[in-house]
Amino acid sequence: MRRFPSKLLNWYAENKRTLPWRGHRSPYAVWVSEIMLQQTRVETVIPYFKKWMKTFPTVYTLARASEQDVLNAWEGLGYYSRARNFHKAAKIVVEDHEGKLPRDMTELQKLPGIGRYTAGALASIVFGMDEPALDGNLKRVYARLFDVEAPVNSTEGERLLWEIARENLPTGKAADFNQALMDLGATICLPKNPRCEVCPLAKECKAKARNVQGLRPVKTMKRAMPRYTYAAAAIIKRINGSPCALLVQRPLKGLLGGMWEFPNARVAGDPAEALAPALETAYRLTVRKKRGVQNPLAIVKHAYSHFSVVVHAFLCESALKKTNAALKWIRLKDLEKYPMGKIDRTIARRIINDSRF
DNA sequence: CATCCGTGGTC
DNA sequence: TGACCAAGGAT
Repeated sequence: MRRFPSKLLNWYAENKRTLPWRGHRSPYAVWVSEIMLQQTRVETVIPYFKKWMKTFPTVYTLARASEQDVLNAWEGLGYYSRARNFHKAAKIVVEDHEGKLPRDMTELQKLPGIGRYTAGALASIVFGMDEPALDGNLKRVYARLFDVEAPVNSTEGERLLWEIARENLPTGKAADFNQALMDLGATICLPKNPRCEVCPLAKECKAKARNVQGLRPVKTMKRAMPRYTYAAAAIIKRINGSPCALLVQRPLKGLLGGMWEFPNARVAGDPAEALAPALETAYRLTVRKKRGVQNPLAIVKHAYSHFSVVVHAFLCESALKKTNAALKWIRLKDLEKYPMGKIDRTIARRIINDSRF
């Protein structure tokens, strides 16, 4: 078992993935990648990363950008608080650290959006410091390699795995070592159907020895996510001759915080039945939302069920105002400037291509 | 410490 | 198709 780090590093030298942020001279590029990669697949991140580096090539360009531009660049990636926190952190780095990431684990973790994992990843990859970076891949690999029976998402499992990660870190090689474990986890030590037959560490793997790879890592059960149906409306009126849609900005915190959307409301059962009159010019979508999430715009549901949305747009507007929602009439050709989640962006594109408007 | 936060892919 | 998963962090 002592020799697994060198075996892993040899494997990595031959099999590492070529990724846009690897070998990048700028620490900022690695920072961008680490934030984008939080809970997000590499294939999803790559196009966003490339575009981001053109839009915000340096920490200074990011720091002086508007929040709207930052969210626009992030649109579609999800977990939008990452973009807000990154923006805040860039401002702090520029103002308090002369535009450079601090070479210090504690200072790194003071920056919004940088936790224990990301601090370790930046410290090792950017500065070559001897720091572990325990992400989902490493948790899975180590849980198998050392046959960890404690649930990886339990306090005990977390403590144990961080300890393992630190103990096995080869001095002076943390950058390659951490990334090697990530690549191994992403290409061979897969969550399902791990490819043990081609794994360079198969001989050292305790779970493999006992044939329990499929049972590691152990995880505690999570609650299932319920499905709710929402109805969204395209409320269109002409202002100075150009068609405009009514948009609402969501509260800065919570689901899709700060993003713009079409007025919508949760509906019970079949929305076509509840909103038949309004849906003539509205679009229906099914979305997944967590239990207990309340939509502040439920009041529009009432308005929609009684009036045609186009003819009585003013009524919806006054109903929305009572909720203190930030709403705005936006020219259809300007819709793309307003950051939206995936579903509302889909609606926006459909409206723009709708010959009726 | 449990829950929340998006989206797209997989089996 | 529902459940699970993916380079976590904030609260």
